[in-house]
Amino acid sequence: MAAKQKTKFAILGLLSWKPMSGYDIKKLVDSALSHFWHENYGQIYPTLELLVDEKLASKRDLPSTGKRKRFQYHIPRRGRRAFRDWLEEPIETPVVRNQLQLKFFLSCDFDSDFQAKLIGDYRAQQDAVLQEYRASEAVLRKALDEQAYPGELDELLSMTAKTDASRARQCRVFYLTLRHGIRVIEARLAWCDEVLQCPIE
Amino acid sequence: MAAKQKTKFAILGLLSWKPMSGYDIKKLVDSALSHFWHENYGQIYPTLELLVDEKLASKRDLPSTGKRKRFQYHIPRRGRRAFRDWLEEPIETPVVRNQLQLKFFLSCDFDSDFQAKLIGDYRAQQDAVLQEYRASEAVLRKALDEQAYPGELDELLSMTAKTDASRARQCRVFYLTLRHGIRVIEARLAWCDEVLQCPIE
DNA sequence: TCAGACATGTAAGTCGTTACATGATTCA
DNA sequence: TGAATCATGTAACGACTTACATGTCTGA
Repeated sequence: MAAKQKTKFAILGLLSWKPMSGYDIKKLVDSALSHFWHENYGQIYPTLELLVDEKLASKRDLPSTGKRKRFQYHIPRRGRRAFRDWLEEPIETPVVRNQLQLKFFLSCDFDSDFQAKLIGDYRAQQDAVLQEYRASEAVLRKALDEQAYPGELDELLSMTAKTDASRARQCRVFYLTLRHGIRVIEARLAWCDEVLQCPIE
Repeated sequence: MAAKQKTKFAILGLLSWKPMSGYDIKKLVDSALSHFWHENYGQIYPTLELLVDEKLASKRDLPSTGKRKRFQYHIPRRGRRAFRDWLEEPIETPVVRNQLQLKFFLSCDFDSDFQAKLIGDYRAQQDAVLQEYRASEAVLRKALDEQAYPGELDELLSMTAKTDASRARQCRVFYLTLRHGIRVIEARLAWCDEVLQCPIE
């Protein structure tokens, strides 16, 4: 039993911050969690129904002008408790499947140009991601130092933060998860350089 | 079409080194690729059948003393070409789902002790893995420097390497994939320290 | 008026894990 | 003789992706 249900608890956790619609959840994950998480509608909507069935969330109609229904999901104490319990469970060690490493490993009997290109392409792609992360990092660093959240960032934080204090805390974790992404990418880049500098003799 | 079929090409690649049985494949993946790859029997045996159906591999009986059948899979030119084609395809960017980051992110409104424990536990667990990796690294480093492959390592390499030259190359990629694992774990540990050193003010 | 964002959902299919079932061989 | 390892498979389930279907609202 239990096993996965990653989506279930990810959604529950987001709802514990603020009531949201399925669409909100998707938007939030894509904009703020994309460097370490993702969800798609095919999971989100059925999972929301599941949460309602299990009485871990409640569905409320939002007033809508037209005929199109809009819903918002709230999380009652029961759901909050379930979320807390999940948080305290030990994290399962993720099953790794690194395609680059696999290709690198399997191509060792090929000409060394092949491996060099493989690593070179990967390096370039990772470096591009790093530039993006660094840009976000700078914005967040500044916001944390000055305790002011300009434009886009404020919009993002207002999706989840209820109070000023939680806004500051969320900004901090947001920054720190980005730091994690940056460190891991830097490690990958350093590895690429190590490989490229010591080719097959 | 195409899409995934990770298992298919992983197996094809291993077979391109040396003919193997399903059991051999499992053993090899578990012992040498486990820091970046995994497979289970439920995937391996059906995938081997699939490869045979597609004429990318051929199944041969191994002489067995009893009634229990044993098989070995060989890879013909057609399979080798398919593998090469796959190697040259651009690598798909993996979909990340990092449970630790998720929990860390979602728990930001909890007391800071909770986050400290979360990160502390994770750090300890990652550190334990690092120690293992470092031990293997030392063995491989020595083998590479001295071009001698003692005991266990020789056994491992003999599963896949046909010639002395390929043995050396495989030892090198083996070492380098481990280096990757080590660098990534070190990045994670450094991140943990960063988080633990700058708690919520 | 038309593109793009808002908004909710379903169906089909693939991928992957887990548990089970079976039996042989080897070695202490 | 019994445990561990060798060895091959299947069935059921669960997780996840992709594509589709449908319709609204807002602003240029």
